Amino acid sequence: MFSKACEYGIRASTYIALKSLEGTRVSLKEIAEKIDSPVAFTAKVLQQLSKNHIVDSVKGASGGFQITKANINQIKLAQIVFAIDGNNVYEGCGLGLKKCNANEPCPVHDKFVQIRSDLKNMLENTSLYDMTIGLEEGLTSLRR
Amino acid sequence: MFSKACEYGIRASTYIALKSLEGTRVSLKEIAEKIDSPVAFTAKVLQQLSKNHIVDSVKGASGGFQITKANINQIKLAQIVFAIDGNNVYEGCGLGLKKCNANEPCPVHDKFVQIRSDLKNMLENTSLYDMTIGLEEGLTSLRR
DNA sequence: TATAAATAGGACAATTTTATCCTATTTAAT
DNA sequence: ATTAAATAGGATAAAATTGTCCTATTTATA
Ligand code: FES
Ligand code: FES
Repeated sequence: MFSKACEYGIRASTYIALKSLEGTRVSLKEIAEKIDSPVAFTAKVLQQLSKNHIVDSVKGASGGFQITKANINQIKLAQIVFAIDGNNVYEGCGLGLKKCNANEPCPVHDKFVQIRSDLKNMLENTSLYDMTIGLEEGLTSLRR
Repeated sequence: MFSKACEYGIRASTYIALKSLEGTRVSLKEIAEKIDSPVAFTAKVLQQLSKNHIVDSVKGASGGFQITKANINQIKLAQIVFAIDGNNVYEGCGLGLKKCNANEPCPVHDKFVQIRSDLKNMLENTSLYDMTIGLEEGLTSLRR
């Protein structure tokens, strides 16, 4: 469904959001531990998210990653997925035709656009804040 | 969503089904042309589908690929996807956790299983025959 | 029986994705 | 000022996926 980079990106952003709500900035090392991801690879993903203004990075000692409260509420999963995997999830043909096109549809087009659209809606309606709900209480998990 | 191999597999099977309904067996070369896929790579995919008894292959001159009428009606997309991409589509966690598990769910679990299940249902309810409807009349397409 | 057409399959190559390593830069704190 | 902790980013490596090439085998037909 999503690339590894994207999966790490969502999990990392969610963890950063959780800690930002508690008022603390988190280091790459801590993030990678908490989401069980390869450190250096996660760094690349976070660079990309930082360039896309999804997370804020602070360099130097006591630096780290954080997300403003406004952004925790406003940023949706759809933006993270788009920043990392591009728009293929939203616009690609289920059978890999070069363009998904209702005028010359592949045999699964009608059924596929329905599912793709449900996925899109889900991603567009799930904020980082939504993602953090239940994490603190251990009702949901970002690793294992 | 699906691997290239899987996309080619679905398109190839659909084309074979179409021609089998017309009573003719088709060669690898023709298949690759009609679904716009790399010939040798498609051969590998078809080998796999043949081993999984999704398509029948006939060696030798005037050989080729075909699917019995019974199978055209009975084989569902779900079986093709499973034969090539395995069960990750059906059971994998949307955020890449090692196991999707309702007891220790990731933050998108509830929403994701719904979409995954819709996709699964769609694949389980779409037969190769369904895929061929509209192809002959050009209402649907397997290439471009 | 010889030939040609077709799939099977092994070996390899190219590309993309995933992952690691090292150095540069920034910044707080000593 | 120095040091230590942190991100940025370039270079590289490893692994997985995608794609190609060549030979073996099978089989209909001339
Ligand atoms: S053309 Fe294939 S999903 Fe739209
Ligand atoms: S645990 Fe992530 S989708 Fe089920």
